[in-house]
Amino acid sequence: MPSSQLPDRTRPAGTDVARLAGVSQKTVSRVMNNEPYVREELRERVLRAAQQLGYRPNGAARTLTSGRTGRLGVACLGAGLYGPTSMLVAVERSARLLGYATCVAHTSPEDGHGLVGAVESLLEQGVDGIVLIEATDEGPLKLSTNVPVLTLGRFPGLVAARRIRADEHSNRSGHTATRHLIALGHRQIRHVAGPQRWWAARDRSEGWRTALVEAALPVTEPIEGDWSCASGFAAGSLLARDEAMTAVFAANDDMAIGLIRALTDAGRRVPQEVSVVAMDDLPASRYLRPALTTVARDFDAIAVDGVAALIREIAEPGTAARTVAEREPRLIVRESTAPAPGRDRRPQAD
Amino acid sequence: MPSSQLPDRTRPAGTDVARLAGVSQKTVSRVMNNEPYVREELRERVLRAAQQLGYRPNGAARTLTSGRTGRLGVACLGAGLYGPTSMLVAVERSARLLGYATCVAHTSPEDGHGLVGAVESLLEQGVDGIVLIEATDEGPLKLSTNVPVLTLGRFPGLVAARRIRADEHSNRSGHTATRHLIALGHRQIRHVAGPQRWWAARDRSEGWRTALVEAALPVTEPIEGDWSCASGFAAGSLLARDEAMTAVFAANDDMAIGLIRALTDAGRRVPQEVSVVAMDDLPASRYLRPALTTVARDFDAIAVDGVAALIREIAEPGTAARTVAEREPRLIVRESTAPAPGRDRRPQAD
DNA sequence: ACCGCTATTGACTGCGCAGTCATACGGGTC
DNA sequence: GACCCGTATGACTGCGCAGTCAATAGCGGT
Repeated sequence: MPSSQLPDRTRPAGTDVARLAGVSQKTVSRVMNNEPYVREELRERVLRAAQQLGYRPNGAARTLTSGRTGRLGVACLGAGLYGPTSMLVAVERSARLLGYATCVAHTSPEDGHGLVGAVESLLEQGVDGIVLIEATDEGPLKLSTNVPVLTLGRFPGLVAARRIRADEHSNRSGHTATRHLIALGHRQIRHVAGPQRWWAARDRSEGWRTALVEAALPVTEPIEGDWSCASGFAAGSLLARDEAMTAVFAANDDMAIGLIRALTDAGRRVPQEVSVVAMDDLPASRYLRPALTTVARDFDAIAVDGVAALIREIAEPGTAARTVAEREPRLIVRESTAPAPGRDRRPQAD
Repeated sequence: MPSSQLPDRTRPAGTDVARLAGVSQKTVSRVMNNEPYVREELRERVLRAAQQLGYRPNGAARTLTSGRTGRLGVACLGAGLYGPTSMLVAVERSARLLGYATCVAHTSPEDGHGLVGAVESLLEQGVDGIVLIEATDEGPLKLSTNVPVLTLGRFPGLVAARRIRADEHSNRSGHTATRHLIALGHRQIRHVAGPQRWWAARDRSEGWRTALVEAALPVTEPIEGDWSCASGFAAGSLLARDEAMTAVFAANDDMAIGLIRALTDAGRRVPQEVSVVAMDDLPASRYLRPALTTVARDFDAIAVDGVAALIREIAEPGTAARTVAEREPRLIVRESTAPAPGRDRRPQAD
């Protein structure tokens, strides 16, 4: 009885419990897995023995025989950014409620650790399914695994044997945001873009561009930021000198915050002289001054639907929908946008 | 040769590679683990065969024999909050750079899934070490495992066999923030607290209270929020009616943002009439208007030191320091604090 | 020729579990 | 009484790897 002295000195195994309970290891296994065909009396005896020894089934062994790990792997770009992080949290919660644990691998192109590397390390750890959150353009990407993959957001160029798509509406967001500005009468609408390596950033830029073209408005060169407030501030310092411009679509709220600070520092009032619309709806956005007009995604709903489909695909291959959770992004109008100041060239018309 | 047709139909095993390369499974194992005593020629032959079959070592089997998983488990409270999330990201990165994968289990007392449950699920998954980020008061807490545990932040009442502590300075932060207000001449200093179930919140409140007592200033009842902007806004709506008060310490930046909005909505200017200091240093905080004076923690340094110690403890039990990364929190003075408006009762003195 | 050593390789084994199958029992059916 | 069936239990096995140890080869020194 090696484990009767120190609980967990070397973790007790099923056979230890079996011995203590006077049953076979297989019966212990049955009890731990809630299988039928165990007398109530034995079941209780086993549970008591397990409790006494501090027995915890060994996941590795279980995985080895059953082939299932009970784990989802999440590869997530953008360590710390609001969107990816919110999605990650929502995914973890959804998975946990469905009985799955979550392994995270942040990709960081700076560390030379791209999506492939992240996925590779997850597969090596062993996961039953993979969730991909956000992607940069790393060229065509073939995942050589039969593990089902859930992609949250667009992943052009990704090839995977068993793939489920969710939330591919990212280009609508930029379109929605920009149309709001157009509807307010703005004609000179600039764009502070996210890093164009990111598909999400490109899609938002594309939405902006499309909306302008549809409205026959001039398309100017976007200013590319890196999602950070600081880059938004830098962009704002440049944009403040564009006298004709009366509105800006920033690719996320953080950049909008920096942008607005720079604009107002330069004496251009928001929204009276310049309207700003962004994306993300940070928890803080509605409490800022001015409160941000922004486009929100419903991370929770997307994660819940996506993970549910992924886990269904794991449990019963081939039965899950290939595309889920195509939610429309939602425009939230607050204080940072206002009707365009007069249609003439001078933005000071207010 | 079951796996030669479809790569990964049933994942190829080491024996498949061995057969293809004309060596023993053990040699494949040696190659995959970079062990010595393999001729260069064979090594290459094995690698080529592995490549060809798409071979990936099976983590579960490796864990079963070696007893090590290469995985760290992180139990993290406060899904989505800036502090815990930043810490989580930093931990994951540190772990990855040291060759460890990361499993996350968010605890959510609302879901009835406390710290114990989170740790339990991590242990069942199998992890080599556990990282605890933030805690609520769940009473005395005994972790019955010999897996080493790294705690980031204070965890009173936690008992674990092998524990490493990092970043237990949380009470200094509130003290530092409050002393800044005192130094500016403020006498009536209110406090918007975090939820007192959280130790971090209690510690910040304690720091505030201590600083006031040391300066012989009146200690009023804190207003308890829940870390959210909304709760800060609610607190601000109340505090705006306190004419005597000239400064507020908010337990985090988010609440400060809501607080300031409410104060200024009520006509009390920040910082001219009311100074606000908070904690976290959100990326956005320095671009707000007013930019927030706040106290920052160095998540990265704490995570790097903590995880390094944890992994050292895993590799060579007993050799790691029991306490690391005791960094002093850093006060960052910006625009939301100013000298107290005249010492008389009327705050409009500016 | 022999020893002692290092370098190289493979056979064998066991980790802890769940799948498979055999066994045993009690109660109905023909 | 032979048979079948549902229930209940355990013996045995293999998952894929790394640890152990034996076997072999080569080399320099005695």
